[in-house]
Amino acid sequence: MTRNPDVPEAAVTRLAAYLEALERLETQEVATTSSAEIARHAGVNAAQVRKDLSYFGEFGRPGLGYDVANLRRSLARILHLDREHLVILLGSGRLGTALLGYPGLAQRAFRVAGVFDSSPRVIGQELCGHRVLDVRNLQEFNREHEVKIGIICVPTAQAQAACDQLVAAGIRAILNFAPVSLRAPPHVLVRHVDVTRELQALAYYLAD
Amino acid sequence: MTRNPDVPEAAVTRLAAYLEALERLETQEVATTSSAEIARHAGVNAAQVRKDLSYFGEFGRPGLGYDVANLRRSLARILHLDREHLVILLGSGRLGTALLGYPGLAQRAFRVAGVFDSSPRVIGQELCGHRVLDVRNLQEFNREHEVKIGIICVPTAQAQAACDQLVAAGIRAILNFAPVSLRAPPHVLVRHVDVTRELQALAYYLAD
DNA sequence: ACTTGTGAAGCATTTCACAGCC
DNA sequence: GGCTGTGAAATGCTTCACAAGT
Repeated sequence: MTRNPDVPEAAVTRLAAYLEALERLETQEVATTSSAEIARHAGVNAAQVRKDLSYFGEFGRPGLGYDVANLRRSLARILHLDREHLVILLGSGRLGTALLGYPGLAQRAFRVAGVFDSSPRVIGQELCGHRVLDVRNLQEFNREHEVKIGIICVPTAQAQAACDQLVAAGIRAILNFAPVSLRAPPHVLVRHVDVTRELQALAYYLAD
Repeated sequence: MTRNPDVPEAAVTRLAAYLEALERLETQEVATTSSAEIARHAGVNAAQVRKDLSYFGEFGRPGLGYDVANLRRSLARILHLDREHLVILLGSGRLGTALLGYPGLAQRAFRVAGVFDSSPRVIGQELCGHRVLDVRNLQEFNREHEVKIGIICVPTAQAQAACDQLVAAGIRAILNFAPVSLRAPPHVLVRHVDVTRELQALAYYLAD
């Protein structure tokens, strides 16, 4: 899953957190900031912020700190958020619908190119401005659109099949919401967001 | 956030993944398994599985492996999933609704004790069998119910306030879906599930 | 005086490798 | 022969601490 072995994967994820912090600072019209302030916003150590940034270049000036707007732009560029990313949604149930309507996606330049499902009950229906398409047309669809990112919101039992279909359609990265570990070829990145797993971990620490 | 310093937090989260794997094996009527097989299901190293389990006891027998049903029960007990956990949902938007209707919660013995919102437009409405309550009644509600786990599904701008309200109501663990790092006292566990952060990390690895 | 960028130290986690048991 | 459980090695990540810059 890790591609650039020099940059810890955790550092990349934190970069997104720093970006959020910078956006907040920018709306508060803060022009200049420090690693300590970013760290406070992101809930990490200040040295961690500097180290993470150092993987990608030098963005600050000793004694002065960082220019908020500049650093925000730099981080956005590093994360490739300076251009739009198309995503394909697999599964139009409650979670898929929630994501479709989630403004956070568009705010970060992620645009849903297509919504797919396998159930005849929903195929063809309109959902948040998207016609739900038949998953059997996924490969054909993506020959034209060349979407790189797929999001799996199907029930557990169908998640691996959904993954295989995305891979066959040429997808390069998958965000999986189903509570199963997926098997995918090594050239396909898979990230797993598992609500139940998180809750179960919380429950562990709640011994009475 | 880590409470038992001897057990890595990542190990606890993986335990939940092993539990999923064991449940799948059990439905396939597999009686006995090995660390290698569990590892394959969970997408980790076999030594990792054995090491993780060793933090909590000895569950297998050399040369034979693990009894699936037994190990599943043991893991469920370790994660305190042998009893029901009440949760409070803050925010009845699309994401909150999706969670309310998500069968995975009930399957893992998490039961929604109450749904709260601050918008007069939704307070009092019925949602998946739950009446949406006024967040101003949260403390009073929890004096009676003593729920330990809160889930934040409110918009970013209100997330910190929601967190503060949960803390004031005596919540001990929070699962946060808003894309902000929350500040909470050290006795309150916070876990962060951030869809946009995950997508942004994926985008980083998708350089063309 | 204050803050960055970074080598080096410190700490944590993962993986190896094998003794011991089935 | 096969598999677990676990010290020890290897790896990876985070934090420290300070030289250098403003």
